[in-house]
Amino acid sequence: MPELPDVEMLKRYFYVTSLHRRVSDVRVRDVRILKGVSASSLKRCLLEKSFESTHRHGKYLFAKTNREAVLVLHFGMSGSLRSFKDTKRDPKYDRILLSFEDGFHLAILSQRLLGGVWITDSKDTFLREHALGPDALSVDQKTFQSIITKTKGGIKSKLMNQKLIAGIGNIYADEILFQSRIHPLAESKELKDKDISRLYHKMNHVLQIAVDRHADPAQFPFSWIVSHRIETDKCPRCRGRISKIKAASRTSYFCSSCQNI
DNA sequence: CTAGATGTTAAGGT
DNA sequence: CACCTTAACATCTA
Repeated sequence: MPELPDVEMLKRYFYVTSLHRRVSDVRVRDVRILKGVSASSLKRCLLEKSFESTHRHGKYLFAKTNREAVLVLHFGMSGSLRSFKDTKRDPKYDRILLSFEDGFHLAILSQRLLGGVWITDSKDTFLREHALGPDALSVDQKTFQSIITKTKGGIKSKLMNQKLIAGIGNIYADEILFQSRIHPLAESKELKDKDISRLYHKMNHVLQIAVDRHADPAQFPFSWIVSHRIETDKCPRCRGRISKIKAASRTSYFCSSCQNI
């Protein structure tokens, strides 16, 4: 689930459930989710503090405390957040449980343990250390253009490379390319300015619509290819057969007659 | 039982 | 050096 639009939803969820209230308990239920921070250090940074702001960059969620520490969350392929009041209802795959003085709890869930939890002094330091590119919804067109044309390689792997542009994963990369009518393996250096311009606008369009529709695929337009990620399905545009290939060792769905650039 | 699944990263190959 | 693919992580589902 968690690509940029999903993490944007999680940011809002964190905001409404967990801001401006004192953390009364921190339980680490599985230390494997912690990256570069010990359970005791995490507790020291969060206990008796409160979160005062949230921020998203790409697929990372940052929650700043009223002290130095910033909590950083990455959800991998199967992570989420769940707020609840009755601890008997503690959900499965709860790896970290934060309790607040208002009696509510926030569980950091991760079924497959692929994401991670960090503590950093500052978001910008963290972004630098992890060499993340600009956020896909904030990057300006000029920067995007130069990122795409500067290095060679297939366009899809480039869109998904978090060090170039942060936030796009396998699903949204397919959608953006479908709407831009560009083949996932197209050599990005070969793309014309007008193709990259279209790609830029479609990237913004797809991500923005996805956020507006609460990152819920059930609410996405039928004309999107996400709803047709099955080999036997038909292209919503030309009614031709959907193709399936491997690109960057991930499954790509696309329409070979519509995406021929 | 096997393969694949929305992510990232290290390692090896071309 | 630049780019590509694969394996690994842990777990569930088709």
